[in-house]
Amino acid sequence: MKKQCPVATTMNLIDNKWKILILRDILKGPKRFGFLKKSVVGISSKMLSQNLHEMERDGILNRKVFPEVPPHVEYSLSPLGESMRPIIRSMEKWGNNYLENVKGKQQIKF
Amino acid sequence: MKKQCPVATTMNLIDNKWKILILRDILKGPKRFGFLKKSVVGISSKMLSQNLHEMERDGILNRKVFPEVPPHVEYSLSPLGESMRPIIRSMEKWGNNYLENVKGKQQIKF
DNA sequence: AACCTAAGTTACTAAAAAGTAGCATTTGTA
DNA sequence: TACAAATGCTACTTTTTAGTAACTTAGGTT
Repeated sequence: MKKQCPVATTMNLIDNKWKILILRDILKGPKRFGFLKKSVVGISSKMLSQNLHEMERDGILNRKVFPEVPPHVEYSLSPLGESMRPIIRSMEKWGNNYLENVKGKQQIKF
Repeated sequence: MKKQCPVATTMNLIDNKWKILILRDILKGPKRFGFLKKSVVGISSKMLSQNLHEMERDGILNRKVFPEVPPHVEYSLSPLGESMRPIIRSMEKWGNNYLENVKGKQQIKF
């Protein structure tokens, strides 16, 4: 069997924008469904639910259900998820630099 | 206007797997269409062409056409593209660690 | 008795993304 | 004569993804 590309491997686990943004939020601490729904601008319940389940399945997130009514569910990082912090951090740095130094200082619109 | 999220900003420019993998290759040096077609496993001509044009439009890549027959086109990094190196690098590191330490040592399949 | 809450699920539909095949270019070679 | 080379583009179809609306649960509040 041939060796797999590490970059492609990473992309197989965080393969869409929503997962990155969910990760961005949960890296700051455990979060509830409702919080993420508001924080991840534009995501629908369905997409949020779906991505959270996939990330749990892939071992990136932990899901803790509090047996209460109304429901209370908390999502937190697993060690594997925590190990993705440098990836998100590098994106954050790049985005900050872009917003400060590139966007708006060029004529082409973003 | 409200401040934008730097992580979301980054994701708006490299919003799919193909762009990441194209970037991975061109970070090693300028590449031709045909090379990328073989290297980015699974990509179609259409997708490759489309993503290359988007990346050029967004200022990440430079496109240089050599007026020859058969056509010769070379894609290289702009300074903005070059500045994404740490992002790809962090993904590469994470992927390597995952392949070595996680995948295969757990029962759930990948 | 009816409504509210949080966290979803389900079914249905609409939209976006991607696959496929065929075509074009133009010079050189078999 | 006809084919090959490299780099796409176009039109058409299929597949995948995502949006929307309705529904559920069960205890607490008006």
